[in-house]
Amino acid sequence: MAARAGGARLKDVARSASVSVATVSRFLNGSLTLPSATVQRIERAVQMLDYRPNPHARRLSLGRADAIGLVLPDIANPFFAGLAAAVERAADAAGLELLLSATLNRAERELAYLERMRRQHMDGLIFVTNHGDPSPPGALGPGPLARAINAARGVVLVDEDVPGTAGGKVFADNEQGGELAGRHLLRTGHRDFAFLGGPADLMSGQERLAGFRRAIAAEPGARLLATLSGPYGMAHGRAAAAALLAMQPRPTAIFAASDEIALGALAVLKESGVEVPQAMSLIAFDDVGPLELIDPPLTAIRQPLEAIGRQAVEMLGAAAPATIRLPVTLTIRGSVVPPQTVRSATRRRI
Amino acid sequence: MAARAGGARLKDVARSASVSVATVSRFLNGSLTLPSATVQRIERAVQMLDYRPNPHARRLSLGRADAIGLVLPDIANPFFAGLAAAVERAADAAGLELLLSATLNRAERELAYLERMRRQHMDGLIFVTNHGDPSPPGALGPGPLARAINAARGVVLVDEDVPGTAGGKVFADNEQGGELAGRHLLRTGHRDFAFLGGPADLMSGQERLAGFRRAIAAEPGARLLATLSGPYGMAHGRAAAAALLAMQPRPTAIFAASDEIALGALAVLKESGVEVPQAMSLIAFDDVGPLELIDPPLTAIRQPLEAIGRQAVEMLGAAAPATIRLPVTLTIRGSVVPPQTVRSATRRRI
DNA sequence: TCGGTTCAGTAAACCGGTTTACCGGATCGG
DNA sequence: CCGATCCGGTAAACCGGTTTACTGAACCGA
Repeated sequence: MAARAGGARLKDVARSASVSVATVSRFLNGSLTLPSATVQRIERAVQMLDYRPNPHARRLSLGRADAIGLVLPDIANPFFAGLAAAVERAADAAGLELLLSATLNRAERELAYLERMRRQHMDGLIFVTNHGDPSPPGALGPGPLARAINAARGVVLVDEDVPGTAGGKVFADNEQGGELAGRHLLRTGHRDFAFLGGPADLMSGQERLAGFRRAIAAEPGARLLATLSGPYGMAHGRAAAAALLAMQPRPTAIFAASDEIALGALAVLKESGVEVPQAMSLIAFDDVGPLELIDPPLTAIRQPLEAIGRQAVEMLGAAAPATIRLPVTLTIRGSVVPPQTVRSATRRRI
Repeated sequence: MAARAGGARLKDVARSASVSVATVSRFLNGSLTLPSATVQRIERAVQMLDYRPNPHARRLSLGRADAIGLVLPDIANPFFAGLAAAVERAADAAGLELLLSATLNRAERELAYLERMRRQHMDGLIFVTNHGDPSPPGALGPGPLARAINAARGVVLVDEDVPGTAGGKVFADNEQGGELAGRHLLRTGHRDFAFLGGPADLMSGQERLAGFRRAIAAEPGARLLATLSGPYGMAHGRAAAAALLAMQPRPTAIFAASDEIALGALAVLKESGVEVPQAMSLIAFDDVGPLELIDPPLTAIRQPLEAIGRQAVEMLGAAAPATIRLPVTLTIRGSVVPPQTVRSATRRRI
């Protein structure tokens, strides 16, 4: 009667209901239908003893954890935080627990987590990384990270690709985003552009640039004056903006491959007395920070975080791995206005 | 030799090393020292079979999960995201896995997670909530949330208290923060204040107000013209700022109980043509968003997130529950300047 | 009345570790 | 030369579920 330390076990319920453990287990899992008298005895026993199954025993027996892992570079980063929130919601809806790990982009941590996944019996791993995966000098084929990802089964890559991996992948449609950004700037009247990209070896930035290029190429007279690669952070935005200011001719619009890069660039522009958007238009990518609070409110390409998280979780359950690209959208705020070139400034008022 | 689907078991290692499973287990866990010949056989077997222990079996056997839970209202919120990052780091350093759950501040979800914790054999739960816990009408004593927290053992409350709970608690020193904010504003020359608090029934806001009041009371002539409670969000900041603008006399400085409230207030002030900081000084609490990017960069009281996360994890291991308050700090940026009285305003236009 | 179904339920193996209690042989002290 | 101690292990119970294979009884149709 007295519950043991640690709670009642199935055995206790069975005894209290005067049936066997098998009966209780099968009944509770719905694999056995019983006459109502027995049902009542069992249910009373469960109630009285406040029984709940031991998850570890359950997992051991079932060989399945009903839990998934989420590995990302940094939870404190708003983009990843938003992604984590979306994944958490989707996991919760699917009845899965969520194990969270941050790698700080350090390869040895990533490998350690993958290794853990390999048998640690999470049922799947959503993996976000943020840096390249070069093969060691002299080695051929995929890099160590790609190998580890392939070795661990049930890994879904999100946001950023790792070349040479075979599993499921969920990305934003970066190229479409780049094109969207380019077209918006072109439509607004700009012709001279700069692209402030992410790390040169990452797919996301390359694709955003490709889309941007495609939009620009479609417009005669439009040109991309500069593309500056660097980390997805404010520091790179600052440095790149400083470089742009020294250029001649100077672009009239900047497409930044992340919110942070845009914010860094914006800070330098302001400090240098270049008014945004009057003297320089600016469009960002991601749109997760409270960009509407910035002065000026930043126009940006928005990643569909909620959908990305949902799809990633869904894909963990799927049989055949696939690559999904989710459409991004343009959020127009106040950081893009027509350029004030010397000529057009005169013509504009006709 | 061929590894079974699912990987080698202890039994396989034992067979391969020609010893018993008990020997391997005890050796691997360091509870048995062996002559080097045996050690080598075991280590070779482990290596060859790529053995790693099944964590569920381990947890079942040990009755311990080496995992902790983190429950918070919303991971996408920068404050909680920062807290999560700190907790994750501390957990990782302690060799603990981290289970993440978001409640969206809904009581039934909180209760569900606590219920899960109750036996779900995480070794502990770090619990952050953000709303009151009123007793149901007619009932006495602690509210349902407090009861559930007390029923689940091993819960550490972080950031916000739940009245009537007995376990460990880790909070920022809110009162000190309020006082710090007040003193900074007083030192800068302000005498007429408004406090934009959080929800009236939450400890954090009450304490911040209490400290603020204490600072003000210590200065003759200083007065708190208004305290406006509301949710910790931008909407409340906006509404409260609008109300302040209608006041006569109007305060010259605002202490907002969160970053978001401050940002909401700032937005309305700007829209209304009230220049910050010239016409209205503003100081925030939390200091997690990129407040230096706001225009003007916001002066704020900073919560020691890293330390809070570390202490919370540490307290889970501790025997006796305690309440810890961690000191906050003042980060001076650009949103607090001396007040422009009517006189000085007229003089300005000479 | 008898063979076949269905009903209600059970015994026992199994998941893969950890740990207690113990054991046989070698060594050592007296 | 004998008992004690140490060394190098092992057998088996246990953690708490799930599931397969099976059984005894009742019922049903012919």
